Amino acid sequence: MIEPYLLEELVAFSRTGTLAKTAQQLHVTQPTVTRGMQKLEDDLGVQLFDRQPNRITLTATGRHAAELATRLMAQHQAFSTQVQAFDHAQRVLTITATLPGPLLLARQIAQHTDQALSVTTTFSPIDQATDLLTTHQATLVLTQRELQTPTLESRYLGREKLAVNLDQFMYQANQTTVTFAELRGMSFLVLQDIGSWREVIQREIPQAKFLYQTQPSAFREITTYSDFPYFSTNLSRFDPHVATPTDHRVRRPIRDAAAQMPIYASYLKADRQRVKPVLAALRAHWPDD
Amino acid sequence: MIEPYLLEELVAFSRTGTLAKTAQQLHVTQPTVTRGMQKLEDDLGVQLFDRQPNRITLTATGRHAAELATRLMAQHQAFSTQVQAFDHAQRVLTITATLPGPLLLARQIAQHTDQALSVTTTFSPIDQATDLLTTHQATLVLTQRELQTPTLESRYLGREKLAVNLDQFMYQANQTTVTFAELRGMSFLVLQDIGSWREVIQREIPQAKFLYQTQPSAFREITTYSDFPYFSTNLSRFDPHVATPTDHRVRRPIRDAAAQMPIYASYLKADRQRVKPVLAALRAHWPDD
DNA sequence: GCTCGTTACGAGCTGCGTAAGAATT
DNA sequence: AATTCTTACGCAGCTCGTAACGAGC
Repeated sequence: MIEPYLLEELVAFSRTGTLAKTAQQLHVTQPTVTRGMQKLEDDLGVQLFDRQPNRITLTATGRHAAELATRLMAQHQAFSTQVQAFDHAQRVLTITATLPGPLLLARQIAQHTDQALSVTTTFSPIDQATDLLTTHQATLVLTQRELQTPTLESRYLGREKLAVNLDQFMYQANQTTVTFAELRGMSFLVLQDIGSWREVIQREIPQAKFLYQTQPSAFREITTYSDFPYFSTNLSRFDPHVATPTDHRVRRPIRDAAAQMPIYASYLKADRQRVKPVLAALRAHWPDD
Repeated sequence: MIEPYLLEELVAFSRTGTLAKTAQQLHVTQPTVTRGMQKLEDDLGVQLFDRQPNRITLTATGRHAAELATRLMAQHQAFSTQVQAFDHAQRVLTITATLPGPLLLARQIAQHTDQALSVTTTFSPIDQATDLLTTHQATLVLTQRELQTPTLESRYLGREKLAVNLDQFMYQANQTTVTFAELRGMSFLVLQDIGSWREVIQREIPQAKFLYQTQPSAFREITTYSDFPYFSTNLSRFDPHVATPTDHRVRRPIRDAAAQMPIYASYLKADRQRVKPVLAALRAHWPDD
């Protein structure tokens, strides 16, 4: 059985190209690396290096071994973190999402639940959701699509519905709902991290300008002292950073189909029983408007 | 970084259930395993075991860790063998197949080639072909189907064509070719290891009996001293074990479409240049009949 | 009384750093 | 002269086995 430290040295060498730099990178001395690579060749019974008095390079086999070792070391590292993640998941149920809105609702219900619930501070791309669950980094992922694999399942929770907050004197405010088309050409204040909603508004509203704000505090400041319209959803009300106490705007739901996003809860089938009460709570507190 | 010997102990324990049996299986003493599992828990910073004075069992985390460790150790082991296989493949070009016929032809051309060619003695199931190539256990796999992946490609070589060898006085022998339907209800001597041909004849010939022979010597003996029909192909002529010097049977090709099998050579795209002359030789020596 | 798990102690292995040397640029 | 790789030597750390002990069936 090959010792991991030898594989690490091989991987490091394949990147640095010399034993000296490898040693430096691994915080050991050159003789250590020399002996290590000799031992690795000996253990494998294979020539990995071409040696000249002053220069050492990988053979084709050596390059291949380094490639395999890189992957193996990554998995080796993943072992520890996954075990720790699993252990942690035994005690606290971690919720994350691929959109910020559902995360806010989750944070809300976490406060009213006695169970050990943890809600992540940020959301992840949808294509990482499966990985988050299988590696036990999250027990519950709130997604805009169903995830179906042999070990995963998804349940529908509700819809996140987009609305726009318009100055009350704008003519578009003279109706109970608006359409994307009616917002054409306007300038909006938008928070940077709104997930898929960003693609939606950019795609659906023609010739609009979006004034993206990285800091929630800046967003709140500018909304308060300007008349720019901004977006909100039935879930964003739970955001403590964006709540604007004195707002002389009116909230107008957008009635396009693209302004509604179904939200699913995805989890490991093995965790079905554990997440059940959480799903019930999420559905119970889902705002209807 | 977790030491492999600790993971091995964990894997062994998950199978045996006690430290004593684990120690016995690994040829070490009980205290070694005790300390090992303590160190593993310490290194991971996670409780893997429930301990009672006289009994130790895995926690849920422990079971999960053992599961992950099992997979990791398998990959760890695969590392050495794959590096050695790659190194070996640098020097000798190994040919294998998913059918015995092409293997015989390959063995034939290997004798007439100066290059370092090795031909395996047995063939493998088609679903292992991709694995054999990517792990460098074989450089060339002769298959009855094309294999298409980002790293693999296949080239058509020729057809293996089934024929039946009938006693010259049988009425079916009074024609240049026969059909599967005409062989209905007969009894055939068949070698055990004929790959996919077995499914073909069982499916295509109604109510036939197949007298499967494990030993080629028995097959030869019985064919010589009996009148049972047996099968051959345009490639099986290269089989030294089956050649029957005094055969009072006549060879009749089967003209059904199912009696012809296209044969492809599959290999890593990276090996394209290396296999090129071998493919040329295989096509050049492919028998036409 | 037998089996199982844990702890203590000493021995042996092995991987490391230091030091020195040889070859190349 | 500076850099790179290799070899030799002694030490430190770690894993192992032996021995002894405690707890349960």
